[in-house]
Formats: sequence, C-alpha cells, structure tokens
Amino acid sequence: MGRPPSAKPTSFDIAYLAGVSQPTVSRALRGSKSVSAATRANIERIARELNYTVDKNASSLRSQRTHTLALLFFEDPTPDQSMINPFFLSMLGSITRQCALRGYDLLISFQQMHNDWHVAYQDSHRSDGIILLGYGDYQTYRAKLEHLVDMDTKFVRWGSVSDDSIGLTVGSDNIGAGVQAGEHLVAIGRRAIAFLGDASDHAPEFQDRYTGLCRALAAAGLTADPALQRDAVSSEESGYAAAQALLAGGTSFDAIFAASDLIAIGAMRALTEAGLRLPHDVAIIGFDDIPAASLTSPTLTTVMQDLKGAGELLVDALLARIDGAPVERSVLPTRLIKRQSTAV
Amino acid sequence: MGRPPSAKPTSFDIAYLAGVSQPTVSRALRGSKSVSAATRANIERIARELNYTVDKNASSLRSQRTHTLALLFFEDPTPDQSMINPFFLSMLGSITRQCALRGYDLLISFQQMHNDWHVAYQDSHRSDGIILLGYGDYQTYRAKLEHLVDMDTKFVRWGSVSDDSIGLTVGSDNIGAGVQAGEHLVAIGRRAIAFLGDASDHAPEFQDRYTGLCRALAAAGLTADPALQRDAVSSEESGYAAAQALLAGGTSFDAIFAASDLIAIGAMRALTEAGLRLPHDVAIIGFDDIPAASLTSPTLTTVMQDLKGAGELLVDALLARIDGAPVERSVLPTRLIKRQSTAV
DNA sequence: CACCATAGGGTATACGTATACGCATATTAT
DNA sequence: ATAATATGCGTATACGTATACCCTATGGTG
Repeated sequence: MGRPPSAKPTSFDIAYLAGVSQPTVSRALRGSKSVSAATRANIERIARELNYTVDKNASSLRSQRTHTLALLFFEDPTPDQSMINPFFLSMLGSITRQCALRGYDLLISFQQMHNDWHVAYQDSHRSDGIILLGYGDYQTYRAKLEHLVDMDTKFVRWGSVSDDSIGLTVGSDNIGAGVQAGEHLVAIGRRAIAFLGDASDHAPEFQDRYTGLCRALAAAGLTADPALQRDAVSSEESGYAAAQALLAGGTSFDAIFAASDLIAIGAMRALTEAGLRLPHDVAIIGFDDIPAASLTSPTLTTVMQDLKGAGELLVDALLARIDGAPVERSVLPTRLIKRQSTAV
Repeated sequence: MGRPPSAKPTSFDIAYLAGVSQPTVSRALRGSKSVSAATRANIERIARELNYTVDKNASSLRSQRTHTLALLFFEDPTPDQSMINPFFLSMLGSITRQCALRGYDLLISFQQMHNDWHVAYQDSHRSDGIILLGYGDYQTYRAKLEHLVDMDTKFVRWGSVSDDSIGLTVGSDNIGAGVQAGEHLVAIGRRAIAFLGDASDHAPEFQDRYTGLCRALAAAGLTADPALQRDAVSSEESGYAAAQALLAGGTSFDAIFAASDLIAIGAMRALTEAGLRLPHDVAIIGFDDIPAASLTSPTLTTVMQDLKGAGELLVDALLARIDGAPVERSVLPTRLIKRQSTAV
C-alpha cells in the first residue's frame, strides 16, 4: 500500500504518510462523507505540510470535468489591431472574479468572427463550457451559434435577450434602457431625437435600444422620424460618419441617442466640428459608460450596464447549464448616468 | 490490437480504422519522423474525418507539458471594483494572439497583490509558466518573486529591466522614455519641469522615468528640483492630489511629466480647476497612451509603449525560459506621441 | 442471538495519451 | 556474403486521480 515520498507530492505520498490508501486521500480531499472526520483532518494536515495540490490534468482526465470555462472574445472590424470593445474588457474583471469564486479557471481567447472558433473548443476537453462575448454581424454569428446548439456544446452568450435568441443568452434590458434615454431627453425638452446605430436585425441589441427610444417617444405623444435614424457600428469613426450623414440629411434634430459610447464620441466630434454647441444645440446620450465617457467635453451622459451582475450572471448561468439545471433567461436593469451632455 | 469506434473518438479509434497501433497514431499526429509518410497521411485523413482532437488532459498528464500559460494580473488599489490599468488590458490582446500563434492556451486570473498567487499556480500542473502583469508596491512584490525563483517556477514579468531585477523581466526602455519626454519639454522652452510619480525604489519603473527626465535636463544644462517631484500611484485621484500638492508647494513650474496617463489626467483636472491654462501655463506629458489620452482637453501628449512587441516578447521569453534556452534581457523602445498638451 | 444496515476504507481499474524498448525488415558497408 | 545501421512500428507501461465494487467491523433490531 505504501511507497515513500518522492519529488512532487502525489496523493500516494499523502496516503503513505497518513497510513491510508490513495483513494482515501482522494475521497478526503474531495469532501466525501464516507471518510471519518479524524482521518480527513489528518490527511488535510499532511497535504498542507507537503504543499500538495491536486494534479489538474489527472483529475480532469479521470472525472471528465475540467473545472475550467473558456471565454471567447470576437470582433470583426479589427483585422490586426488589438482593440477590443472597452465594455467587454471591463466585463472581463467580473467574469474572472466570479469564476474564481466558483472554483473555476478561465481560459481566454480572442477570435475573428469568421474563424472556426465554433469548433475549436468543441472537444479537446479543455473546458466545460464557453462564454461568448462580442458584437458582430448577427446573421453570421447566428449560423455558428446554431452549430454549437447542434453539437450540444454548453455555452452562454451576452446579447439581446429575445424569445428567438439562440442558445442561452444573458443581457441588459436594452429596450428598458432605450426608454430611460428617451424619457430623459423628452424631460429636458427635446423633441426631435436622432438614433445612431444599426436598427436592423443584424444588431439586435441596437435594435432593442431603438425600440425603447421609440416607445418612450410614443408615450410622450411624439413619433420617431425614420430620417433621424442612421446606421453605425460600434466605433468612433462610424459614429463620426453617421453624425455627418445626419447633418447632411437636412432634417433638424435637437438630441441624439447613440447606441454606444464610441459612436457618441465620434458623433460629438462631428457635431463640434460643424459648429454646434453641446448640449445647447444638441443633447447626446451614449451607451456603456466606458472610462472615456467622463473625459469628453462635455462629459457624456450614458447608460451604464451592470457589469458586475453581468459577469456573475454569465458564469452562473453557464454553470447551471453545465450541471443540467434549469436556467431561466434573465435581463439586467440599466442605469442612466446624467452628465453634461444632457445638462440644460 | 483493435477495438471498434466509440462515442467521442480517441486515438484508439483512429488506430483501429487505420490498421495500426495507438502509439503510431500518437506519433503520426505529433509529427514524429519515425512514421512513414503514407501512414501519417492516412492517419491524418481519418482523424480529420472523425473530427478527432487530442485530449488535452491525457496529453498533459502523460507528457507533463500543458501547452498553457497563466496570466496573472494584480492590482492592490482596487479592493472590489474591476478597474484594471487600461494599459495592461491593452496588452492582453497581443499576449493572447502570441500565445495562439505559438500553440499555447492562456489561463487568466486577477489577483490582489496580497494574496498567495505566488503559490496558487505553483504546481497544480495547470500551466507551464506564468506571466505577471501589474504595478504594485515593489517591495511586497519582490518577496513573492523571490519565492517563485526559489521554487524554480518558470515566469516572466513586465517591469523595470535593471541589473538587480528578479527573475526574467521584460519592459520598456523607461529611462529612454524619460529622456524623450524631457528633451521634448526642453525643446518647447520649458525649464521648470515637475515629475508626478513615486520616484522611490518602491516603483522602479517610475523611478527609471524620473531618472531619464533628470538625465535630459542635465544634458540641457538644467537640474531637476527635488521640490518638483511628487509621489503618486497610477490613478486619477492620486494624480489630482499630487498636482494639488505641487501647486500648494509654492515652487513654480511650467511643465509636468506624469509617470502615467491616469496621473496626468488627474493632474490636468487639478490644474484646470486652479485656473491654469494648458499648455500655455503648464505643458504636460503622460505615459501609456491609453484611449482616454486623445479625448482629454487639451489632448494629452504621451509616451506610447510597444504593446504588440511587449506581448510577443513576454510570451517568447517565457517559452524560451521554459525550454531551458538562454534568454537575454531586452527592453523595448518607446515613442513620444505629441498632442495639444505640449503644443506651444 | 441471528440479521441486516451502516460506516469506513481497501482493491482494482479506467480515463487517453506519450514514450522507453524491442523486433522485425530493409539498407548499407566491408 | 555477412555484419552493422536505420527505418517503421508494435508491446508494455506510466502519468495521477476518481470511482465502482467489495470487505470488515461495528451497532441496532427483532
């Protein structure tokens, strides 16, 4: 039953010193109730003294559970540059923290949307499940998601939570956020409110935000002018271009709701260059509350998402899914951060 | 020798179908030269057809190599909030990319400086090596690094590259960067240049930047006034406080070199509130070129570090260290980005 | 007092791969 | 022609853990 201690301690070494068999060590350390309190205490003491840690590979191989989650970021617009949407980077913190709390490791990878990431982590037994983060063309995305569902891969994604969303989705209450933004702009007396952001089903989250805006306008007896909606992806350049197109459009407006802070920041630059005063001539609201939002001039009113809650919810939902537990779809409330760009 | 194909394909399944033994499959897929070209081609074809992927756990267990690196972020000043220094977050992109390129997975974890991270990944065989990223009190840090060295843990860290630095260190040429900043400020006619950032050996990188500044001043026949150096850690609040202290100090100055952009941004706020005009009254240079640096008013002149190169160098150096190859210490050149805050 | 449940822990083995060896056959040198 | 290599692959086994199964000593139950 025994063999003397060797270089890197194994469960056999512990067993030898404790005068028990290796399986008993395994049981004791894993918390099985079929080992006496005294034996367990003794084993734990020895393990601590030897600085023993369970070999992750052997454990995973045998149990077929890795206790590791994989986080896949993807972005299409950045071919080489390492720019990731700051919003998702911020979420990284809470995700890692939640993983740690649950005793899971986090494997991370950046992917181009067009890559075969949907099959990469498929099954090399690296992780028990996948967290998907990123904006992108939803139609392309959708096909890959369906593939994941077909393969019965455990995953959760951040996005628009609607009835037809594929797989397990967690997201902010984008419609509610749109309503918040719209109500605030109406409250400060604005009537012609533009929306910058793709409102098609290629970008369901943006679409939801626009829907919310329209709903708020309707509630105030106003209607959203389609001429005041301009497509934009989440980048400063795109926001700049969209705002210019809006100005060139001829339809006057006194407020902008941008689907993301990056879009808003680009738009502010275009408006300022056009000689407009913010927020006097045009009030503006962004989305995400990235760090830069409080550094613009004027500082940017924006919708803050619950990052901490998001990370926790993503991880918990995925773990529930892995355990086969029922997991109800849920949305997170947002908060409007009022700054100078809407201060009348 | 054979056994029929089962659920999730293993090397035995491939072997069965190819009419060879399991070890031959392993050899073929790992590129051993002791397997004929024909056999290898056949095995690879079958593997592709079955969508076979090597089981990472079994492979790691047997070979004692995980082909995974662990990235440890740590920050002390943020007890709960998920704020990471934006600079390090940006580096994340190039690190993951380089890992992918080298065929390594990346495990990520955020740690509080005071935690026992130096022993956590010690040896649970999760990763082959560790990348350490983060500022922090160097004296605390140093003790843990020494522990890692004692344990013969393979690691690389980002920091000040000096002769007495512990373990394998990769970093920017901070002294050279300080010289660049100093020369630029002198070139635009500034003579009384303040430095915001801890210049003690608790923060060797900041110390190096200050050393560079002093060197540039000396070269111009000027001397650095110790009264114009104020300690600050890398945060906006700290920069704000340091600038206020500087103003209260009574010694006049016409330029500031801040040890980080966050410090610079905080300082700009303090200066503006004090009624000073930037850059007319005080020119200012930051460090890191975080996204926010181009959004401040005036936009911030700063020192850009080579993030892409940094990520590549960190990974490559660590892999060389793991392979037991000799690895020479090396520093990365920096680039001064001139913006409005030093535009006379 | 025979009977069975339970606690506590040992025995044997599987997880899927990589590698040390050995053994043919084919190739070259002498 | 025979000994010395080399090539290509099979055999056996180890990596370190978790779990199914079995066994023994109790203690309670009728």
